[in-house]
Amino acid sequence: MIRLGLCCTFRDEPIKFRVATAASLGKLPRPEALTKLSALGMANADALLAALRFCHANGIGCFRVNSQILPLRTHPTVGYSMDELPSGAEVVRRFEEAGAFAREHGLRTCFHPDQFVVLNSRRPDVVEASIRELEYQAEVAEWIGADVINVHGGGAFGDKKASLDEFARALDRLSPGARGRLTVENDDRTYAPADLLPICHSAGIPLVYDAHHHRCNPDGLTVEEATGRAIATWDREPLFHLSSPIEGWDGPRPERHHDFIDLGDFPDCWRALDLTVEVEAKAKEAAVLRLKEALLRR
DNA sequence: AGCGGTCAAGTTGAT
DNA sequence: ATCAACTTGACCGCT
Repeated sequence: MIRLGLCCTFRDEPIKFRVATAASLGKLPRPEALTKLSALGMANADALLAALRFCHANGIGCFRVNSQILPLRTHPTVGYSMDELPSGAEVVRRFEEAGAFAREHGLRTCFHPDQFVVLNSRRPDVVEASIRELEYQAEVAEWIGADVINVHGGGAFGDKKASLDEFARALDRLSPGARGRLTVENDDRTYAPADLLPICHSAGIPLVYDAHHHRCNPDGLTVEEATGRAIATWDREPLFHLSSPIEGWDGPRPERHHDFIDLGDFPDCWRALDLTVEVEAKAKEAAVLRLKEALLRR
């Protein structure tokens, strides 16, 4: 069975996640900033439950949680811990409630930290900030039962092998909760599946195989080969990514995402697998539902 | 109330 | 040297 995943936001459904800017919060006295952040976290926990309800009602089996679900949580100046929030305990309780709903209905949840998370950066402060961010997402993942926190390989810095060794070293600095959820995804410029598979095996982290990125950044492996090798890195249901190019594969920027998925981009060899496929398409839930229909009609 | 400029963060490669 | 790409739309502060 293919389980389709929705990424973070909705196009038509009126479910919104709130954010705030560091600049505006920084101007407020600390207690007022914390009150605002508390209210945003509360609203986002409730929005997450609404998102999961929508997914369940519409046959969408996986939901990716926005990195900003707790806005500015790890920001160097306006960042905060849950104990500092006036309603921190209630915010956590509502996240756990969302997690209970997901568990009850067999929904999978996951995280995909932003490009700023670079575990192999040459700058120690960047690695520090990356680890802080991963620990925060792991904390929320624990509340809601998410099993994947998916990152890219980071920079190459002129030497992919050395940079992947650096990546592996940073893994050792993660808590068990973050380390146990961490996965790595092939990207569209630097690290292809063949680059990552060795570290996936040596470090024991699953490969999130992105078929679109693979086509933008090939490595000699076929889709079938990459699929098989990626699956071998998972000790649970594998999770892959899919998107279609905005103006076709011959367009000027094939790495950009289209609003919807072209069924021709859905690998035939995925059809019969037990697999989560996250749909990276700008039309969001509309794209997931359209793909679901297309797969049923085949 | 409506509008436009601005948002925490890194790295790469196209122009 | 700058800029867009990586889920981008929401928020803020001005009129």
